[in-house]
Amino acid sequence: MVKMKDVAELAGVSSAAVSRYLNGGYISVDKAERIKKAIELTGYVRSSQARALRTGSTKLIGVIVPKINSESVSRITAGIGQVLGRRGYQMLLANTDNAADRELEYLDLFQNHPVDGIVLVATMITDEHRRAIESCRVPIVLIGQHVEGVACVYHDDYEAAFELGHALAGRVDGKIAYIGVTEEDRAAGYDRRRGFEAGLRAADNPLDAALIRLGSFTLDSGYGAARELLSVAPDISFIACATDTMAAGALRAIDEVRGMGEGMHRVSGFGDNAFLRALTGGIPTVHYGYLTSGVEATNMLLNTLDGAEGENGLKTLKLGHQLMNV
Amino acid sequence: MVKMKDVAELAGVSSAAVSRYLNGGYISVDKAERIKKAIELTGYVRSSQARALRTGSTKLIGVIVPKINSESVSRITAGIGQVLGRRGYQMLLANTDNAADRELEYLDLFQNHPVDGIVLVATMITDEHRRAIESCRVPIVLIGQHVEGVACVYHDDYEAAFELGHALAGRVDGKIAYIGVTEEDRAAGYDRRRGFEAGLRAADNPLDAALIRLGSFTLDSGYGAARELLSVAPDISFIACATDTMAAGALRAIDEVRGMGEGMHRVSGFGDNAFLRALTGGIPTVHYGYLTSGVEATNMLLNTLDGAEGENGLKTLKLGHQLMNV
DNA sequence: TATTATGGTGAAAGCGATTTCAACGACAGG
DNA sequence: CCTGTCGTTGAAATCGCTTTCACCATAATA
Repeated sequence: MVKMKDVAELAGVSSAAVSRYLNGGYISVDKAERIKKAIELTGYVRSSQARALRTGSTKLIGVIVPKINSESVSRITAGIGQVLGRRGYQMLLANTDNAADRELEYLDLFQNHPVDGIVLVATMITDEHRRAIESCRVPIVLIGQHVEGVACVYHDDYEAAFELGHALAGRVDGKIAYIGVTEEDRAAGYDRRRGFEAGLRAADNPLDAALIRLGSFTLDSGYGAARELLSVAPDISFIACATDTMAAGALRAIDEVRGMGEGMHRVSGFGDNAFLRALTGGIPTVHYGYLTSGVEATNMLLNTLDGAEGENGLKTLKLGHQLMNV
Repeated sequence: MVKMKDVAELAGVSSAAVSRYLNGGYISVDKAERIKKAIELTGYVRSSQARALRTGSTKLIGVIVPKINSESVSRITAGIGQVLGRRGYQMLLANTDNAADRELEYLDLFQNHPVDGIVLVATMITDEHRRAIESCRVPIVLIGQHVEGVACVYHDDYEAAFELGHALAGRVDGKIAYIGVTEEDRAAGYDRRRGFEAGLRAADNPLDAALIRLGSFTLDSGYGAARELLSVAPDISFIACATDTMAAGALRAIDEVRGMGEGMHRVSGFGDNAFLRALTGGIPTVHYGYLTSGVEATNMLLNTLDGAEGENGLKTLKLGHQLMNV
């Protein structure tokens, strides 16, 4: 492994000079020239490990996600990766499989480990989370949840759900049911349900509390909840879901019970999943700029790391949404 | 930042002793006890950067993927992450966005950067790739392609496509068309098309070369190719696709042209996408154990890194497949 | 001429771990 | 009593880079 000293010797300078050359310090043109040649000749690349030890910065960003095989998360990480690549960082990915404790575990691991900053794609935020975040040595940005005093990039789930509910109330005649997710997930659980309820109420078509079920983000859980709803209240005419994935499950359930092709006119979701859009011609749903949220969060984080310090500090950013097919 | 020396002083031993304690070397029980206390008291964690510099190992595995927001890749990375987590490694993710040159770029970056090994989820393998892989300093495992002399975990795309083609030939009456992908992708492009053709031929229903189109893995490209096929040859009765994603696009095209609900009986794909399965009740497709391939590849890689060296060397592993809904 | 700047330079001191190595006390065997 | 093991131990040398710091020319200023 060719090291800096070798390059220095070949170029007839000190390693300090080589280091300066690499980092843009004082160096005369002729020495710069010789160093450049020597580097090409030897194929030298600097050891990021030694550099990290010395400078305390690894150019690594930890990204914690709840589940890697979901379209929304994929799009977010795509956005994150895009910015990281452009700005000379790399992504250390940690997948928690929806286990809150593994989230904390990684938060802990990353702190004492080699990352310069953290992006947390959050589902539930407990007090323990809040504590872990506050005591975090490195800057951290949340995606998907709004937490006071923490840098976040998020969507206005309440407002979006309100609009969706309001629009659907006018369009659907008959009973509307709702399949949500755990309220521990403030954004997708609490805000969406509350917003949806408020939207329906505002249109004088309040949601019957008996027609609310809880899923667990998966397609199968949406299917199960919908089957149950349909058997309990066969006269339901619409099932709104907190995620497109669960909506796909509900759709299948309706198809099974009411006949193929019925489902796609009787469900709504959140997230504007591409498959669902193509296969159904588009159910009512909310489009979020997931890629954008990854991009924005990462830029925010990197700005505080590289940047003019206080200039582009960590802050809170609410992104817009778009109702689809209503 | 509390360092090893601090712990050592507090425990009244040398830092060498602390290091040995941490790494399981010679240490007397009473000193071990004191060190343990001191570590708890100070909340010491060792600097992975210093450790990496000294030992030359970072416990990081580079994972290169063509596109992060695709179900197959998600499942593969889920499998990789699972094993890495269990065995004390972390995943450095690099997304190439289907650009072969960025693949090479990352291969290069990772070599001189801080990874102990590489998993490459491969699409096309050019000569340049082969060269880069050979000259790679760290062990590397390929997923998804079979390359001579390189450790790979892959599926038998030819055989799977053959079986699918053979089964469909018996089931479908009328013209069958095919939407493939670039043959630079040996597995998904060349092998699947060849296998499918051979399967049809074996059932005495050869594929008309005029009814073959090329997509680019995306839903939209599948849609476009199918629209074109349908307008050129309106009497087509079935469109087989090289991926489920493109099949979803083709399905939509058929629905548009022939009426809603027609598509799902007239397309096949590869990959057994969960959404597609749920929303259509299941089109003919091939199920691959993507998660398993991630698991197997990673175990293979880590075995050569940690392991009894030659014992569990890098090798080639062909995984099985399963025809669905035929 | 005497004095500052100014642009460059290399020796050397870390960064925080791991690992070699010589040495030590205790104890067994000859 | 001498010698050889055995289990432990800490001092010190690295790992490869960055970054002070003291210093040296040479050019500019007084």
